[in-house]
Amino acid sequence: MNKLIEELRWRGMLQDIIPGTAEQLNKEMTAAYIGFDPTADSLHIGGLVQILLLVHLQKAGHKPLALVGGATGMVGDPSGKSAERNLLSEDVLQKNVLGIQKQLEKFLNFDPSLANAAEIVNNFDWFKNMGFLEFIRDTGKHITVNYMMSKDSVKKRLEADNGISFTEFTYQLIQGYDFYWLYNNKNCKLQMGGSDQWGNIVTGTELIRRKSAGEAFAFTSPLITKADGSKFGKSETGNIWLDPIKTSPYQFYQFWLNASDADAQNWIKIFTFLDRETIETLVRQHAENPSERILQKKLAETLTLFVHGEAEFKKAWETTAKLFSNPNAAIENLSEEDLKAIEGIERKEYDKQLLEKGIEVTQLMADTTIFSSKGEARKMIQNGGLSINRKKVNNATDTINSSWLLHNRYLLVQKGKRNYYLIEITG
RNA sequence: GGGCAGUUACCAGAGUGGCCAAAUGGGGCGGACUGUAAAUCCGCUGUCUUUCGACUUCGGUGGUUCGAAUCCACCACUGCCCA
Repeated sequence: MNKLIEELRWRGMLQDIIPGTAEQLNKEMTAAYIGFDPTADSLHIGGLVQILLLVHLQKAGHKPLALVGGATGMVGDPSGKSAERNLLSEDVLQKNVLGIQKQLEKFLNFDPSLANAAEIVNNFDWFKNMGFLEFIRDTGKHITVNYMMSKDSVKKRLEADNGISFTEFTYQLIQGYDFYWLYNNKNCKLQMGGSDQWGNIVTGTELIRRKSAGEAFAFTSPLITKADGSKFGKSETGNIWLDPIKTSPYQFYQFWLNASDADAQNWIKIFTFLDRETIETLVRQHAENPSERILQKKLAETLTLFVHGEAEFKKAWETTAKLFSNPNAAIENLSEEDLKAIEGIERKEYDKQLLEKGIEVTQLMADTTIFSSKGEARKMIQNGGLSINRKKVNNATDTINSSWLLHNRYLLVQKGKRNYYLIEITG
């Protein structure tokens, strides 16, 4: 079972580890937990790494606990934040907890007949009835402020202009208590998380040591980086979410497909379960013929399947094929069926009458909200960044009318090279 | 409490009465090249607008002036030094 640590290390998923962790995993089936912050009603791909850690853990025969932070979410984790956060209202929090819970259920095996069945826990359950005095006497007493202040996340904020509130300062104690509670009630001896959680995690092991004289373990995964230094997990349109409503499976697929070679090589180890040999072969094949983008395609396929399932992957793949496999082909090659079935790209509607009269491109672009104003559409056209039906629009004053329509109903708009919109005529 | 320095667009940072919607760099977006990469080169980047132009911005408020990011007064915040 020590294999797990070895495996994660090879995949580049291991950052810090408390000595003895591997031995513990060798010794017995171990329950381990990761906390998820309910800052939104869906996780984004950053959280995928934590999910995958749990899946790896379960595959290795251990018991995964996914904690949704109903309580910690009320306080706000200062880690990695340069400024105090706004508190979420209880309704929003509740909604977020449920949303995340539902997503987690898709990825882990909860079959109760398994000894290592996954479980979801919510720390609100053990905090809701705890009194303030109880907490500071029983828990706060064990950890010195000096210790808490020496944590990076706190230190940074103490040095920064806007300071840190008592609330956020307390965060690590709350999370530390989670670990302590799970240790005593769920026999959970291991906590995992992103490397930014190291400080919080260690406070937990410390609490377990002092309060229960117990030994607990931990390891973290490194922050996912991009070779060019930009932030992982964002696209032009924002965060990449796991929720298909927020980020369509097509957009999700596209995100991974657009990974750079350097990134794809690292990510395929982290985000897929392909074994070492398979990945090494893929990397070799990719190097031989990089323009095939074997790694990116495999990565995108594997992940879309994992997160959205077979049917959605197929649609995403088909839409991609239609739009990109032959981008210079005559637009007429796309049948009405093709256009109707294109999924995942943004669809807009436009009134038939208005189009029949003829309308200036910029006006059309602003009306359909593809651009926020005529001025912006004009700038984009002047930069050569707008195509309609695969033909570049050269003139901002061009007029569009019904003769442009594909199959009498559609206009295929491209903003830049890869942002597609489909305008459908109504009325 | 006293002294000094500062607050400029997404960020960093120049500008010290008109030539300022405000240099430069970064970031973002687009184009060329390519592989829907990377690197490189080019363009755009306050808002609206068909060029013209109009409007809103340089911590806040009020003032001086034909004219203020720029000068004055007060206020707020930040940093450094002395108590």
